[in-house]
Amino acid sequence: MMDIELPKMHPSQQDMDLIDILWRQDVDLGAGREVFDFSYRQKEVELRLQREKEEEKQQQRQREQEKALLAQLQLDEETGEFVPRSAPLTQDTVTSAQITQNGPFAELDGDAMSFDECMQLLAETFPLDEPAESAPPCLDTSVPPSTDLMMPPDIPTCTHNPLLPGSLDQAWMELLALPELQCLNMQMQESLDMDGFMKPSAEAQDPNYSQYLPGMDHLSLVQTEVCPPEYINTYDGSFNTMVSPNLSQMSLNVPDVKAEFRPEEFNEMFYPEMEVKVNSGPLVPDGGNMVSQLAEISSNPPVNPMDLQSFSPGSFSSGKPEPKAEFQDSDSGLSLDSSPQVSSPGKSLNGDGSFGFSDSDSEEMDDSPGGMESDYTEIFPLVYLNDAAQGSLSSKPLSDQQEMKVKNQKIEPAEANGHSKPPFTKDKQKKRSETRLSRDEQRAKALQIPFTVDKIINLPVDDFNEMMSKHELSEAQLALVRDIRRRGKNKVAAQNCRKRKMENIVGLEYELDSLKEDKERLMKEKSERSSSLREMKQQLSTLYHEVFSMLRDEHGKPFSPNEYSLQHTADGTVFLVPRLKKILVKNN
DNA sequence: TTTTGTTGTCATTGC
DNA sequence: ACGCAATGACAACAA
Repeated sequence: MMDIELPKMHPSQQDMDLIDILWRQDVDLGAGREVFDFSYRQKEVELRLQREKEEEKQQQRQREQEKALLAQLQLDEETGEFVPRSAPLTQDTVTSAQITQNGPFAELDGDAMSFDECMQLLAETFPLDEPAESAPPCLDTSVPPSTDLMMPPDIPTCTHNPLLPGSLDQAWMELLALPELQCLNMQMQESLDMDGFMKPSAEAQDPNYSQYLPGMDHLSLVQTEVCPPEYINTYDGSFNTMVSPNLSQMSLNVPDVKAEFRPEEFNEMFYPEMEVKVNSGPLVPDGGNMVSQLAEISSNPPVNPMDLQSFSPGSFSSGKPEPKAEFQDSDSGLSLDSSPQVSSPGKSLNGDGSFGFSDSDSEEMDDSPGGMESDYTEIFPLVYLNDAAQGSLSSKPLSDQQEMKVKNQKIEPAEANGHSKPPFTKDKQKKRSETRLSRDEQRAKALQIPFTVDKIINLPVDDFNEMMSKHELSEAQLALVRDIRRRGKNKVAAQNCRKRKMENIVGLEYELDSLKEDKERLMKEKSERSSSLREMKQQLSTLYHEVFSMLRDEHGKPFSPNEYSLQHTADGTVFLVPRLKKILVKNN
């Protein structure tokens, strides 16, 4: 559809490049390619392919050598075994990444250490808390210099001139605002979902997420445009792993690119398909696992639930000074409201079960049954709305906010059609429980209850009462705390009850099977006994007749079986008994 | 659209 | 009397 309309709208070279990008997105959708200059690009694609293959091989060898070296080093340091360092798995990948990076860039990259430190810091701090705040500034400060240094000057296609042409920025915003182009975002969203990158991190939900993009743009350009294939390969599996929670999400983000848009770079950026594949391919396993690990970590019980709330969009707009201060310096978020990550805060939130206010959640809360909670459920929506309103006024005109809302609402239903469902299927149950938990979290925060839900539920009575006595709580707060405790305990009780019930069912089924086996065995035994009895009777009868036929009277004649019978006593003695009595009795 | 399984919640009961 | 666990019943939701 776009390949028909857009060429008429953008006659200039610059705009043709824009179209090129858009068209390239359409290629994945099956749009015709012959509309544009095909042959020229095809040549470059082939050249790039060749060059990349060679360099990839070279890089591969180099990495293997370095890995072997690394393994040796770790073998020497430890007790003869390969023992991961004290930090978790991510740390391991970071260290290998550091070595991998430092090898080829040792001479070029003067800032390599700061970059590595930052990466390490990112890997260490991001899974624990405040991913939205800690990671991006880190990248902002350190990555751009190193990426500039990493740029090989001898490759003309990789000249990196960070320009920010406002007109093009504007053009991007307008283009992406077009309803027809929403499919772009959706496609990007889809591709990211398929790669497992839709694991919602906090910044992905952040409506003001755009603030981080100036820093990210460097990285996304490094991966998609600036960096030649050998450097891409260098980062393959290491760089991406290190920064995957944040950076990998953005590496393919179209709106990211706009910040440093240059017409001559656009071809390089989107035109070589293999570069994108080089980035996105290896990302899938590493980034996906990484992100899922992070998601797990972020939803682990040890993490303070009240702290987790601060990641939610609701809390971003709750008037806290820190996020606000950061948000205010980035009005570019307007263009990003159509970006994939930002497009569906509610969906993504529920995806990993992190906490936050989403439309669905708030509706859910309004629907929450039970008259006992009415006292605070009536209060909560007001608080929530106030918070949201405060946040929305923080840095943008109201109209922009409304526009953003409209766009988000546009995109969300399309997502709800199931595009992003498969990655979350295995987390569904977890998601639900955490969503439910988050409701109490949200209520608790809405009423500003100074305890964590975890404490409210799990504290012993005495400690709980002591904790409650230390704070002056209103009636609504008390009611909410009691309900949270009651619900939490009852939830656990119900889970235990069901578990027991299932165990009972399993036990009864086992018992039933056992009894059936017993019955079968006994029936078989009975049949055998019966058969044996029949056989013994038969033998006895045969023996009887045999013995009887051998008996003779004083005349040498055999006894008539009608007149005599054989009877035996308990001691084994056998008597020949005449049947006369019986005959007499009969006659009588 | 209906069915089925899962989960959270409420009401009740008994300890 | 109070707290709590256990459990049946119901509703919401997802597959």
